[in-house]
Amino acid sequence: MSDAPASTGHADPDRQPIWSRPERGSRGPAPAHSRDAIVAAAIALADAEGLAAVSMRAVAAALGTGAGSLYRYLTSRDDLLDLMTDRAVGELRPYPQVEGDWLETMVLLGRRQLALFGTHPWLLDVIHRPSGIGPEGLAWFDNCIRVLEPVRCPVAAKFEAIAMMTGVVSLFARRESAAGAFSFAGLDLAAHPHLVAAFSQPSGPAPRANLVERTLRSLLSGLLITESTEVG
Amino acid sequence: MSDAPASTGHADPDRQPIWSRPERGSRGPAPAHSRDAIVAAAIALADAEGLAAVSMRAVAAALGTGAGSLYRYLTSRDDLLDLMTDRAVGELRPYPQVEGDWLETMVLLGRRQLALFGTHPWLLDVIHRPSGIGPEGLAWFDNCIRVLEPVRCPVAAKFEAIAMMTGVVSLFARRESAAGAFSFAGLDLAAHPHLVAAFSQPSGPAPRANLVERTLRSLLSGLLITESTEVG
DNA sequence: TGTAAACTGCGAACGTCGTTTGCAGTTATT
DNA sequence: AATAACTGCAAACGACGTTCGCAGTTTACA
Repeated sequence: MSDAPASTGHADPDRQPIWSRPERGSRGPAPAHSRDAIVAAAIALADAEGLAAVSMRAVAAALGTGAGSLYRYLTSRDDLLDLMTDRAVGELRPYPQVEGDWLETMVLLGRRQLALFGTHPWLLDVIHRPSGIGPEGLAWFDNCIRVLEPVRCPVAAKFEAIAMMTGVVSLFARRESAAGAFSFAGLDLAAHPHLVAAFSQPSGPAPRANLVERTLRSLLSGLLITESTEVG
Repeated sequence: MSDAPASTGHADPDRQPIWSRPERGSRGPAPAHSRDAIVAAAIALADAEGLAAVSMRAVAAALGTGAGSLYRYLTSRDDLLDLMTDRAVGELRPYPQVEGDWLETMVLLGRRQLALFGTHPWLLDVIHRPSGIGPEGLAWFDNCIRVLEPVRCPVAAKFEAIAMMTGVVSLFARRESAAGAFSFAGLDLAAHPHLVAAFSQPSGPAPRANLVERTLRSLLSGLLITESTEVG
């Protein structure tokens, strides 16, 4: 035992973000696992049983080890969630070539995002945490900025528009995964005349497709085009 | 002890929603607390220290009792969250009178929602759970349908539009409460030329106000007006 | 080559959480 | 008076994220 050990081998409060931390040092035996294997196991669990099933114990069990062992590779569960998110965002590659209108390209990117939320529904529970962006997220962001290059407006507006696009896509994704979940059980529906009147009205045509596209188009053009004409 | 007790006094798996459950039975001593007092204490805690601070133990301590005692009034923490949400939604009253354009009234309702998210930021963490709507939520919904009465489109489209409005407002609210939180720490920014080019560009005018209003206007008119002309 | 430092895995524990349980006491019904 | 339905509460349960200590392994350097 040493009097003043430089490191206990465990987490200290202020560490660099995981993106710049090396996977392992230069000494000691080869690790039995890898960040990638852990993240893959966690994503498989989340895809199959939801984010709540991604406990340190469950992920560790999927790799045949104990929960505490994972902390040789990660500093916290949040780290794991960040890694999962960035890896999923990486599935947005390859980015489509820019051809024709930038708006159409952005809408295409939005549809890609929507599809990603479909294959990894747990992303909806994870993206709202305040957390540093990862390298794949940064690359996606860079790509969006590239697509928006011909648009003449402040950078801040482009940032806002990209964030809002992601947000709106997440709203649509949530609607699809929830699928009209909310019920009126136990409530006095009759006390709300406008609601019952609306329900008794002929339902009209079914909600059309391409709603996401149209929404994104009007949102992005509203945020980016009419931008330069008015200054508050 | 009875052989076949009709009720243990505790939660059974399939219960009616809390909205239709009476606060107390007709026998036994008067309860020391009330649903309202519990919900008020929980909201005070959430307003002050965030939703994570709303643990059963903390709420109980604020009322001078133990965690287990709360289960005489609620069946679960989710119940408490539902009650908190509905009570907060009740603060949207009184609803503004409908005067003039329905679109302007809806935008006004959206601004009210945004303000509510400002006074109760924890609502952002709570609204995404799949959960039954409460009486105040139902009343707010009814009011929106009333405002949208002059709009001639299927009811489902109105429902979608209201949900999307709430969602977009929540996105704006989240942006305001997060305040540009995401950092590029530990990432190789230089490897993304479009980003650095965008940053080196003159920043232009600051993002204007009334962005929420303009977004809501284009969103709602896009979802409700151009609706009837095209059917997918 | 020997030794110390830096690493490895792992089992056991800590504190917190939501929730359940058992029990003693209180009130309304019959 | 007796019974059934309620009340509050302390203690416990199981699961969670995380920490700790220890024994063993590999590398760097004298």
